[in-house]
Formats: sequence, C-alpha cells, structure tokens
Amino acid sequence: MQELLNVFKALSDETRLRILKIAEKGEICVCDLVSVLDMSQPKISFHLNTLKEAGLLKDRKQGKWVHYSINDSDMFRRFLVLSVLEKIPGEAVKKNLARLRTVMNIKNKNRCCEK
Amino acid sequence: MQELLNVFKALSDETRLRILKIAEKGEICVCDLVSVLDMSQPKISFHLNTLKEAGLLKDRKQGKWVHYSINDSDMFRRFLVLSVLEKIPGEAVKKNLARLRTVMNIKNKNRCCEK
DNA sequence: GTAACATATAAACATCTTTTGATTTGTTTG
DNA sequence: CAAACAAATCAAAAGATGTTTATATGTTAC
Repeated sequence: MQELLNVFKALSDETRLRILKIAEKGEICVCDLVSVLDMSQPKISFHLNTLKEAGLLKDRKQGKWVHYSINDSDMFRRFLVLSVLEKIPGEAVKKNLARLRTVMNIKNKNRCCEK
Repeated sequence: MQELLNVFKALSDETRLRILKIAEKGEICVCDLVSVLDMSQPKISFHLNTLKEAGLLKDRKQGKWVHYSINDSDMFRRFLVLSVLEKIPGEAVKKNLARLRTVMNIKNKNRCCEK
C-alpha cells in the first residue's frame, strides 16, 4: 500500500508536476531544470529524488551531470503520468516550457551539461 | 492545477484509500464507516470531507444520517479511483472488508442509519 | 419542547513535508 | 593535485496536514 501512496504523494506537488511536464519533452539534467524552473538546486534535487523514489523518474549519471527522464518501465505509472500531464492546464506551465525551449537552444555558451 | 493537485493529495492517505475501497462496495453512512474502520468520528469526517472536496466522493443527506458514495460524474476521477483501488493489495484491506460485511449483515440491533 | 443521536466544526496539538543555507561528495579540467 | 563545477545531503526553520478532545448543529423521537 505504501508504494501506491508514494506515487500519489509524488504527484501531489506543483513543482513535481512541472518537472514531469518538462521531462515529458525529453531527458533533462539537474542544472537545466534549475534554470528552467528558476528554483534552488537543493530544492530541485529534493523533488527529483521524491519522483525517483516513487518510480516516476529514472536517472542516468554522465560525468559531472545527472540526467533525469520519465521512467516508462511500469505501465501503471506510465499511464498515470500520461493522463495527469494531459490534465495540467497549458497556461500553468507555458512559461516553463518557453524557458525550456530557450535553454535547449543555447548550445554554446551558458549551457551546462554539454561538453 | 490546484484542482488536479487536490485529487492526488486526497489519494495520498491510507485512511482515505480504505474509505474509497469500502465505498466501492456501495453507499455507506458515516456511523458505519466509523465502525468498519474503528476510528474516531471526527477523523472519519475529516477524511470524508477531503475526498468530497477533491470530487472523489459525493454525499446524500437523509434524516440524521449522511451517506457517502463514489462520485462517478467525472470520467478522469472515476477512472483514477477504479485503477487505484485495483492496485491496493487485498491483504491490506481484508479486515476492513470483512468488518464491512459483518456490519452490513446486522440489520436489526446495533445498526445505525436504519429506521 | 427536551432528550438522544449523527455528523460537522473548531482549537490545540502532533506529525509530516517542504524549503533554505551550509556543507559534502564526486567529477572534470588544467 | 588544486580549482571549478554539478549534484546530493544535512540540519534547522517554515509550512502543511492529520489527530484529538470538546463543542456546535441539525434531526428525530418522545
């Protein structure tokens, strides 16, 4: 039962829904998330860990960086996340997604997790 | 976004999942829930209100009693609840469901919400 | 009307979760 | 190896949620 509760707890936070919405667009590293969401790094790390513990995100370490992405190994979670993200009003995450596009386009300077 | 968050917050509590599991079997009044879950009445009322506010339960007043049941007017919530209840390990709610059967069978004495 | 009952609400308290600021760990680069 | 950086962790503070005890509200039965 606790495992199921952890999934819902993970989904009951606005910041975490934003993270999922961003991760839906593709794998993202912590430093980019900090920049896209404009929140402190420990705060982002805390929420990423919560999502990971709930089995909703998975991580991939590469050098200094850690990349997070939607964990699609479990059908129930995958489906939940899909239907949840569908339900988030576009207006609510508009700015985050715009910022994501901007950050992704800066391939040269200012860009973290890019060799 | 808040409305969506409230649905997940409502689903992130063990007592509330138990209540939903019981309500799946049919409409139930507060006094019976208190007896089935063996918890204080204000505690049950608190959780019922949380579920109602999240749009997962609806209530029906009848005389002294208030009967709660799954609110199936919204597809997203209905589907969520269905798949969630499916996921709860039977072992976890076995005793509650047994107690529910007992309580439902006592139609004569000790039974509240029965004229 | 008053007594008995079912439920809701409120205030005080306990517990859990999130945020912050400081620090640590681990990796890369020169 | 030292400096620079990314991310995680930690302890303390702040905030939110759940629980308890006592009380209020509304209904029924006498």
